[in-house]
Amino acid sequence: MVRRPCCEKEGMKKGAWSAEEDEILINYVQIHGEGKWRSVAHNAGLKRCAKSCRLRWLNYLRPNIKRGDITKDEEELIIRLHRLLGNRWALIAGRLPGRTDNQIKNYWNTVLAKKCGSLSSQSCTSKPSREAETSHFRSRGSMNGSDQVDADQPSLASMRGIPIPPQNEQHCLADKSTGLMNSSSSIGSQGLFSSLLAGDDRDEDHLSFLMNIDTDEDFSSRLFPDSTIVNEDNSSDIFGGLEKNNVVSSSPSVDTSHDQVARVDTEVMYDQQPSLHVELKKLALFLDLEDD
DNA sequence: AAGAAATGCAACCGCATAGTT
DNA sequence: AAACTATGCGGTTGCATTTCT
Repeated sequence: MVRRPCCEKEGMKKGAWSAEEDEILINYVQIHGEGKWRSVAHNAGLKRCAKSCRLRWLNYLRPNIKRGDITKDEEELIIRLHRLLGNRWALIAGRLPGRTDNQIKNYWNTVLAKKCGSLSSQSCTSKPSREAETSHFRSRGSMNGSDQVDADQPSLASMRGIPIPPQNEQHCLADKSTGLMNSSSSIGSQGLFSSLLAGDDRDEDHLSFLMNIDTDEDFSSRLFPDSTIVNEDNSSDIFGGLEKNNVVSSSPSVDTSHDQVARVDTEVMYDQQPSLHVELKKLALFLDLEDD
């Protein structure tokens, strides 16, 4: 298959976006909704490629983007999720409402990589190759093909760092997790832990387990039994629908009216920092169980 | 005060893959 | 089934800003 360039280079503007361009893009998306980025670029009269428009929207212009410093809770969560997921920034971002994958990726590459390097014997260094990976991140511009080997295999390479319980403790672990491993989720305790233990391609099962948190109502209600937040579609997730607009679940065909409702919800939720705090704590707690 | 070095972050690039024709 | 398109993702780069000497 011959690959065409992602966007026509001629006449396309590159570099920082101006306020005018931002305004045009915001107005267009507000009227027509997200998605169809090629037509956005074309119809809105922006001299930007579709990718550029999408990126600008997702990483900067979306109304529910949370700017400002990463909180302690968020930081802890990022570290834990990174241990579980590796460099799956979009997945990690999906668990941090209002944060973009780019934000988290940047934060990791700058702040956390450094921290983890200095705390070599602590939590974030369960990964044997952490030091090497950290220095890899820090060595800007020195990247070459061979350096990239580990970074190119996030799922397998990083999964190797997951603390793995001894075989005979598996069932205890499942029990400790408030029975959640016995949930009706398609991935039961056996599947999850065997995939963790195997360290082979079945890692994907383990990842889908995490992804299923979003959609498996039964699972999440077990995980957070006292959570009262329920999505419009009646399925609760960890952040109670905060991610309606977020990376993981975003869909080009999302109904814009729903979108706006979700946006309002989101803005309200962000004002309720305590409840967000509680949810973050809950997820951290869950991750603690996994650590044990 | 000025130049160098380090840092932070927005944006770009290429690849993968789901969806469509 | 194959070809093609659109979108999403992770890695990388460029540049503005900040800190250090």
